[in-house]
Amino acid sequence: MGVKRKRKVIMFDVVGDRAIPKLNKTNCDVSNNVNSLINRWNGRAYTQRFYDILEKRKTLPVWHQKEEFLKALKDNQTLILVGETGSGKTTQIPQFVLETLELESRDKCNKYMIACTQPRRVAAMSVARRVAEEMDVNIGEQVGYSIRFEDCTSSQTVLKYLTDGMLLREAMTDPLLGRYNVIILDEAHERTLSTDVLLGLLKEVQKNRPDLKLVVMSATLEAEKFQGYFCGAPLMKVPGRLHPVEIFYTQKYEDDYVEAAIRTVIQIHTCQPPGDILVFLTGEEEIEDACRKIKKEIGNFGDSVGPALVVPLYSTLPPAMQQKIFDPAPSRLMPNGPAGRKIIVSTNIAETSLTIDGIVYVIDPGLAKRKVYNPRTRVESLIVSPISKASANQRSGRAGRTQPGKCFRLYTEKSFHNGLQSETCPEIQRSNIANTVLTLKKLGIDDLVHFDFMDPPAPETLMRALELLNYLGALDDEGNLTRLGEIISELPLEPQMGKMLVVSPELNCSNEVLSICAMLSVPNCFVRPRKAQKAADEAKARFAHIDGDHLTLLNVYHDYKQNNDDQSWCSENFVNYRVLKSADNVRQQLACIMARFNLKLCSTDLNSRNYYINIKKAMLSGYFMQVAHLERTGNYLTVKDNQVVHLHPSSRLNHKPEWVIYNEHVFTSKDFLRTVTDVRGEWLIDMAPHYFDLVNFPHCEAKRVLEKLYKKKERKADINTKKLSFRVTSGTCILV
DNA sequence: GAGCACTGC
Repeated sequence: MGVKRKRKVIMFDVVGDRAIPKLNKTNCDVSNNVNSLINRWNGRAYTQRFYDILEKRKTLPVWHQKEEFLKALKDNQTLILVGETGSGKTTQIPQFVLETLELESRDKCNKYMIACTQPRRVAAMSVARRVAEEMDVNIGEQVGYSIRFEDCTSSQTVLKYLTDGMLLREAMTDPLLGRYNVIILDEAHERTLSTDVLLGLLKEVQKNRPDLKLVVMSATLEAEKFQGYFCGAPLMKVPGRLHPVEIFYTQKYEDDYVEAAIRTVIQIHTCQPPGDILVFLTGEEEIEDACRKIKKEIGNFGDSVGPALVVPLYSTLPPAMQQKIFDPAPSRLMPNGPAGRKIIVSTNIAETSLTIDGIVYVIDPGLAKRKVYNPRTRVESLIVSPISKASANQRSGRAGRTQPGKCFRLYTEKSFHNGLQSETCPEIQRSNIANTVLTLKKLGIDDLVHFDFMDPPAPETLMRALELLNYLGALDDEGNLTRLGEIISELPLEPQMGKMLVVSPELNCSNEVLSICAMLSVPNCFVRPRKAQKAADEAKARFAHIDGDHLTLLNVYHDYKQNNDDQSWCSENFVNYRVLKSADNVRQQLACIMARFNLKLCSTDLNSRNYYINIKKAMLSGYFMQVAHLERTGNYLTVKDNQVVHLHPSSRLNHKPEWVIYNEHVFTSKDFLRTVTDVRGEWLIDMAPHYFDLVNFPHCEAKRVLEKLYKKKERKADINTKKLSFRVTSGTCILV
């Protein structure tokens, strides 16, 4: 038999890749006959592993509804599928679809492709790997994935997992997404900005492409809302495979939720059977604090309780520390002593992004930090706020992955039913959407006011976005995309930053501005370990540029490159190596896009007094709407909307210049400007006279200063014209 | 003299 297999392989190899799908029609369909020996995708004999996995796949809940699903897909253009955790939808549904497409196209030899979107890169990558394994093919061949910085697909790829943002990018060059026959939007209930834009876009595209099938997959009952949105598309429910989780509520409202959470941890650890604990808190400081207290309290019990491994978990934790959540619980201290337990104290990251097996107890105070955008003040803030019922259920589900579990909700049952929203407010209603608007314009959506969003953004947010894009020159007064806007829309940057990058070659500083853009696109690169805060601050001071934080970032990048991207140089200087490496990645990607638009890379002579002036002018060309003025009172006021703001203490800019531009205005304990640079008033009216036009300008010191600057500029212009006319009339100078 | 929920292009 082994010999026979080999022969077949040889035969297919000679024929070549292209012909394989056609030749394979001689093989039996895997789903109908598991005994077929040859993999139709690559003509190779199936490995034993394939059969082993196949047996497991068949036990997934979604397999029982395979025929039902395929029939519904055949009869409808759009299908909604609700499948809870463990249903197998993400790995199996795309394979079911693939099987039908392959059957349909066997004789016609058509090319076809399926896309399956994921909100996160890691998921796109790991699910693609898993499915390639299940299909017994090499990753990147028939099954691949596409995420930023990494395209793992080939001409043979028929099933592609990709991030939702990546599919949006593809739509920018291929508005009808012509290469796909079926698009599957997974985790649609998370309602990320990109998913919401895709929902609206695909609904639109389907009108022009009746052949394009869409499967919207969701884990919650919000699916019924999707059903309404897609005009009654059929809804299929697939059961999940979780163990039952018992829910407990508190009798009364707990006002100190951290204290209540710690108390609950101790109670579980001292009184409940073995099993790990997952606690949800809101932020880094709170989590570190709680971990210390839990360790201390458990320590007080001595040997009467089991040993505990207490680990924090949040996104900015270094990966090596994050790995600790997968360490096994400590073993008993004595043969008959109490069992050890792992206690994980985490942010929302454990709600969706990371799954940890072995959790039996979940403690949920019902809160999370969430981003909120106020279009009136244009400020994004992080606010601790109640989670939704959907989130609460997701959290409790984390207790039932490996065995029946318990979830302790630190709020009353009444407040769960009456106080919590059923679903989390979609991101599009909580964010600045300038970038989204630009993307939609590029996708050919002209009328945004009437665009069919599932949940439209607030009108004022839309207005703010259009206003910003118009001031930047990305949209004309009719709201049409300009050539500049087109270029900016292709850059994976916020529009202000895109503008400063596009303008930078004209100011002869695109190399430097490109580096600054890259540094602003990655997380904070400065490391400040609790045990070496002073040394870290001193290291940071060595990079400091007197004119501000943007130029400090440029210094860091330059030093990093001058030291040959050296990892030990990074740790000696308290900068994060991974972050700088990814800045380098971003820089390369941006440079490629610039080359496509013939934007040249150039620098002003480092010794020229214009070296930094040009860079700052380029920054102003994009960020002229983010300027603050120092009043005589000693406070900074944002220009035009006159909000009192403070320079963030992390800023190295300590001489309080009269005018500053800032990258971010955030509200935390105060109104802070983060990443700030010194600029000159004259440049404001030079770089953005249309914005600083003084008509409709609110009365404030900034206005009076600008008035003086305008007058000075006029006088200068007068003198120049006089000089000019004198010269011309005297004939000493000929204007050519 | 303060902080950084989480993603994504």
